[in-house]
Amino acid sequence: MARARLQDVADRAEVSLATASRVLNGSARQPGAALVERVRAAAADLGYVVNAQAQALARSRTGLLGLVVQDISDPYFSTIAGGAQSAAREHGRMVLLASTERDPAAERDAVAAFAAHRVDAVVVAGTRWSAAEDAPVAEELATFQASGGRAIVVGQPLGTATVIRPPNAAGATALAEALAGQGHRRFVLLSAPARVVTAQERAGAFTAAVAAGSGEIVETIEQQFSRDGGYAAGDRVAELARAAAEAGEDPPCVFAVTDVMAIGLIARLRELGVDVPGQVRVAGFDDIPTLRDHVPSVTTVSIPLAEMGRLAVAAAVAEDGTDVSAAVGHEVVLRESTAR
Amino acid sequence: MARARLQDVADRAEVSLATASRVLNGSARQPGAALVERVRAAAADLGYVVNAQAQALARSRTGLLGLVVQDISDPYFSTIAGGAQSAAREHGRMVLLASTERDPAAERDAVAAFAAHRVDAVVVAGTRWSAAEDAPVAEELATFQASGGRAIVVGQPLGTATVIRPPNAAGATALAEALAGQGHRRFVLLSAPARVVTAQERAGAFTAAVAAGSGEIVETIEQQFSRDGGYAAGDRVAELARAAAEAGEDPPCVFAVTDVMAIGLIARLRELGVDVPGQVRVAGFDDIPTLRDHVPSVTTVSIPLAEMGRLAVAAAVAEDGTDVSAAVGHEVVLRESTAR
DNA sequence: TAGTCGGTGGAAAGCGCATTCCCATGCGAC
DNA sequence: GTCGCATGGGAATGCGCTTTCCACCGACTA
Repeated sequence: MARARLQDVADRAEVSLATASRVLNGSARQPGAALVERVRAAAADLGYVVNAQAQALARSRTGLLGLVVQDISDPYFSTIAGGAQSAAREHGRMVLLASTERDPAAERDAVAAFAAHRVDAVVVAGTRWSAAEDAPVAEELATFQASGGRAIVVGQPLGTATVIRPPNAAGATALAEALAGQGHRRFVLLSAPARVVTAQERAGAFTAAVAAGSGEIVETIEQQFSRDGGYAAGDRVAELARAAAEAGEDPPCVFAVTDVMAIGLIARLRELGVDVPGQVRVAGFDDIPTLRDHVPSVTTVSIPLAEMGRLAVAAAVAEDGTDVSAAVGHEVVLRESTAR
Repeated sequence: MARARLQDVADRAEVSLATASRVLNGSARQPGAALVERVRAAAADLGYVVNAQAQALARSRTGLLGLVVQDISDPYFSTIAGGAQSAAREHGRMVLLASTERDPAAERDAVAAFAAHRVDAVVVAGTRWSAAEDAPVAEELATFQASGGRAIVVGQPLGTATVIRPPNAAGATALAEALAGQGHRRFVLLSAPARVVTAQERAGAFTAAVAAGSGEIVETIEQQFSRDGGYAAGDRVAELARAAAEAGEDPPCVFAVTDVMAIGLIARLRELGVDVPGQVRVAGFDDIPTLRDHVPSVTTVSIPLAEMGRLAVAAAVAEDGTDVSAAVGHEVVLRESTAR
């Protein structure tokens, strides 16, 4: 059965194409009640389904939103996507999704594909990389904007895109202060490669705040920005713990720049028989849902991921001129893993 | 800057629209090398980006895939989505995403919206509900299929859609056998409301296998299909554990029909001071990543979620006639939570 | 009663591209 | 030297819809 076209509906209702269009698709001009009724009935009889592609072509806007995330199966991004999705639904928009597996080149391709599909706006979520790696996406995004598209970034600035900024610096600072308030003085920084900007922001702010609070970063460990990276750091952290114990010092407090690293680290420490928080304290960042039921429960900085997704969509659909560079909050959540 | 159209490219290359089209979009008929070169150059100069909407209209196929999941922020679905996304990328397809917040009516709307966007195929992932609740989606899907669309379901059958079936029955049976093999005899079934078909399939097969193995289901608890549902069951399970201890019986073994319920249950038991696996044993289903680092680690049935997403997309893009009702495997993973 | 104006319905011109014909050209075969 | 055929390029049509522009009609004012 071929799909009914608007023309078929118009024929059946014995009106013109124009009238049928006005009735069926939120036009400002509504025909008389009798016609409206006839058209509605005809559409229902025929099981008419509007062709969004044709509509898009005629209107030259699609109502589509492009969302590119670095890994949709990662809770960080799926939570953002959830918020974005729900906001999009409220605004009556559909979202095109791309997951790049953390490959900057794939980010570029995704933006290009979205541009081809004439999305009204694209949201790029995830940490930025080095300037060199970011260049291709930035350029693609600039082209997209130049031809009338709107660009939003959830993370760090990229070209002239609107930015929804995770409170990395503020959160890390607050965490450092909270930990200092608990009496921690000797910290280990578990960070990620320099190209991961998010990790650098958190590590940098944490370091500064520790110094300001007369604490000390006794060592910095660099590992992959993942659970396995945290796991890999376990042996070194265990050594540090032992050294501290022998020197009669307080157990060190590790700040892992993301929760998953903290979890991997704790897993390894458990295998090594190092108690958390008895012999080492651990704090993370993000407050992924898992943390709540983790044993020991893990101190972290909670950031409103879903809300950030919503904000991004709000910025994407905003009327021109409305700049929605909203500030997003954070909250330090002290749990067992840093208890003294 | 207005976007360049194919016509602009043709003008600049001094060829006809037809020739430009043939060069730029994989047509079977390729013009002579000289023209190809000229057109390519012109396109590059103008920064030409094909308009996928117009292409879709002219070709009357979009190359779009619709994916509807019940909650994109749930690891179960985001893992499926990850697999689907990666497969779609390999096949050069874009995916339109909808997350329904577990509302059957929203599932219907999502399918309708996808139909309007003329997606080539739609994949509906997630448990089916009661026949009455499923009816609207089923009908919408049937309409979609009648007009040439392809429908794939990840879960249980829905109309005549191709089905990718999670091995709920086989997995639950295997789990029951494995637990019996460990010597467990007295089971508590922690299930969900009858409308959640996935829960019923797992509970039913588990019950049958327990009976076949001369074990016994001493009690069935019905709660929400979520972490909080598991949490809510904690008090009753604690009572059962105490009763068993007083009667000098083996600690009961709880089968929670999904991992998140198992985790919620264990959280509540911990609060109540009931040891797992000392006083109660707990097993789940799905093998969400979290389980690995949970304390105690949780016995479960591992199913290849990402693979299921890939299969769904494979079925969606398959040439007509190729029926890809692939069987998906499962693996029982015995961990600490059921140790004797 | 004539003149105007707001409102209503329809005709038609695109939106950007794929694709079907159709024509011109050049080559080999007879 | 002519005919036939293959090949390459272009004109034109249509995909399904929106929207401007026009014509028309009835009501209201002077």
